Amino acid sequence: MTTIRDVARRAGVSVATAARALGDYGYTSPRTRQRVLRAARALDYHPNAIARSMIKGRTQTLAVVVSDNANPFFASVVRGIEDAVLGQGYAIILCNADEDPAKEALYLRAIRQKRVDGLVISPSGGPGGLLRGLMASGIPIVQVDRRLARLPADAVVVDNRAGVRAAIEHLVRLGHRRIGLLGGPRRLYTGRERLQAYLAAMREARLPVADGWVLEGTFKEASGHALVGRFLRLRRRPTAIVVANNLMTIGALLALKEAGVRIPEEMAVVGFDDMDWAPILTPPLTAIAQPARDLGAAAGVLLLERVTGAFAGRPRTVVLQPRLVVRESCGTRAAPSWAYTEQESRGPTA
Amino acid sequence: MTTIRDVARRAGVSVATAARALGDYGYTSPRTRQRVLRAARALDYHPNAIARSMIKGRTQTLAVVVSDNANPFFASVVRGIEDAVLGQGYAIILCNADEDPAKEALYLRAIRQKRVDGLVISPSGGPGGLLRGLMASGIPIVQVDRRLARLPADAVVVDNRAGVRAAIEHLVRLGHRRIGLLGGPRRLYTGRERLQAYLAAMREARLPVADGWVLEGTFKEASGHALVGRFLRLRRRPTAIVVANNLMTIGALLALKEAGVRIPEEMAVVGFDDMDWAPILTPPLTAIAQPARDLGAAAGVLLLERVTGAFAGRPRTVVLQPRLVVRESCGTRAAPSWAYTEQESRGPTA
DNA sequence: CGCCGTTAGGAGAACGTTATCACATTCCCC
DNA sequence: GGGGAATGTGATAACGTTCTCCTAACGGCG
Repeated sequence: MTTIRDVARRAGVSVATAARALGDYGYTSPRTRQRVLRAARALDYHPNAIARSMIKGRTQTLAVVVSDNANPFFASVVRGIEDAVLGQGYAIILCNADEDPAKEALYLRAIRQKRVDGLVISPSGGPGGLLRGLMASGIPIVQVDRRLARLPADAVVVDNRAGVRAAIEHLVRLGHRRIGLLGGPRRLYTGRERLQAYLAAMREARLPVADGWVLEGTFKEASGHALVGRFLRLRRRPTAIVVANNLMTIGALLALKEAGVRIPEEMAVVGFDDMDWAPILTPPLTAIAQPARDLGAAAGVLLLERVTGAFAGRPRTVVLQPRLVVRESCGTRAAPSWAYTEQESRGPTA
Repeated sequence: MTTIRDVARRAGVSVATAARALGDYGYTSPRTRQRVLRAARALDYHPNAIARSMIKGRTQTLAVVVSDNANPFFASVVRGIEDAVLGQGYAIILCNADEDPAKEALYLRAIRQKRVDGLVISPSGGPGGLLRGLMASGIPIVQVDRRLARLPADAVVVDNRAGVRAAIEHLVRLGHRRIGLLGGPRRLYTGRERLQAYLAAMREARLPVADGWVLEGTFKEASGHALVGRFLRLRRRPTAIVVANNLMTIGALLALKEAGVRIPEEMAVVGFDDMDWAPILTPPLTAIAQPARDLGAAAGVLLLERVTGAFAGRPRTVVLQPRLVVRESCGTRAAPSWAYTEQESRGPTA
């Protein structure tokens, strides 16, 4: 590997001069500058970023920790982060923690040793001791999608409450009163948040939540697939379900299809997180669209402000609004007749 | 940031001794070892990987260049790579080149400066001069999904020919004789490969390829959406189309839905690349499943062998087999009657 | 008692860059 | 023509590790 020393030698100058010419600082006469540049080109010189990091104390590298990059939601978030930081010359180290504290810890240790300039993380839960340690060591952290209870770091999240509320209001407007939730792990921020939003929205709508209408899944496809059966076996089964994330929605829809349950006639479905393929389903899926890419981009911007020192105040929280994309999986706008054929504890006018 | 120097001081030993104790090499008495370890813990010492890289000439970091991590196929590939290398202690720098040579070049330059230990790339095309430069500088490269014509580097690809052939044979078996291709950019390896496979398979099946039956898209959803119209406006339109990647399949299906074209009665569809959501479509989508994650994992393994020096022979090529997942978007197994109502140039027995 | 092998630990060079300081020139102005 | 600023360049010290040499103490053995 050719070093600046080789370049200097070939240009007939000292290392210091070569560095000035290449680094574009200090005095250099145009003539020597040219000579150095020519030599560098001739030798195909590429400065060693490791050595530079050593000296500058900055690596121009950011780390991103998500649970799984193969989940389209996180893939988009990562993409958004990258878009935001590429222009400023930062590269991204991608870490998939799989909601596994051990794996997350492993990655955080590596991240710390690599002296990354900053970190965007969608924390899996846990006490966050390692994150606190990272912060103490001076590495700025931005949380995305999820946040830890008492971690004094910036955060970019989506307004889960508003999203779930919009979905439930939509269902209610269409005449649904028996609405179930296929939720996520309570261990995770998004799982908890969406569950509480569901409970609050149901309360607001003065709708009862019967036993078995709230299920706790794993945010994975298999769990959506497995749990739908429980809804179907219920004596008083919900006429509509809200599924708390994209993967579980796939599983749930598959299970409903296998069971021959018609959507929305026998079961209305609204998914959290809109996907490319939502419109091509039959019926097209009504979904709570999360601005995943913007989420990432915002996180990237906040992080950059910290990294460059442009901002050094107290932790900030950015809340992005989701958007209910109404398609056809909850029924037509007019309230379906069947919704009123059964006696509910409260009539429509109550 | 605490350094090994601080640890040594606190333990009352020299830097050399501290290094031996922490690095687990050379002689150290159990007692001093304990003292050093305790000091390191007390000071929350995390070795500086930058400095270590400097000395060792290895960064324990790999780079991955794909066109777009937000495309589920590449997201899975990346995931596969990560799975393969995490165990060996390597981190991954993710680069989205967007098929943009300038962006790719930008990243390759950064990668080179960062002295990454190896590179997995899904090359966008172009002359590959930069890649050759990287190789010349001693960085092992593995190509994945796509490959450059004359680049002497390992490659892991899918058997595109076999995949397309299986799809077309399947269609033929179901009675289709007018089969179109919604292809990808000829500029890209996969685009070319799948086009040629289509042509070869049609020739083998002794089926004609009429004007307008072969379209060149961009591998993006919008292009699938836009181009389907061309098929539909054709006087002699195909009864079946093969769509050359996942994103274009979504666009195509959406356009067909909007146009009210029934699948498979009016148009059979088989997509390249199976997706999670393929089974929940109506009808469920028949697709050529690519082992995306395995593709990545294999690339990771090959790269690791190069990086560690376990293998140093001539460039290898791993070809993974795709699998046709038959669902219902091409019609039932029994040849549909309508397929024979029109006169073809060649009868079924010819 | 001297020699040698073993055990333990320290000094210091190296990795490749950046950046500070010092040292020359040259030039200008009073 | 001399002092001082402006201009150009070189020497060299960092940055934090790793690792090769050295040195020293000690015990065993001839």
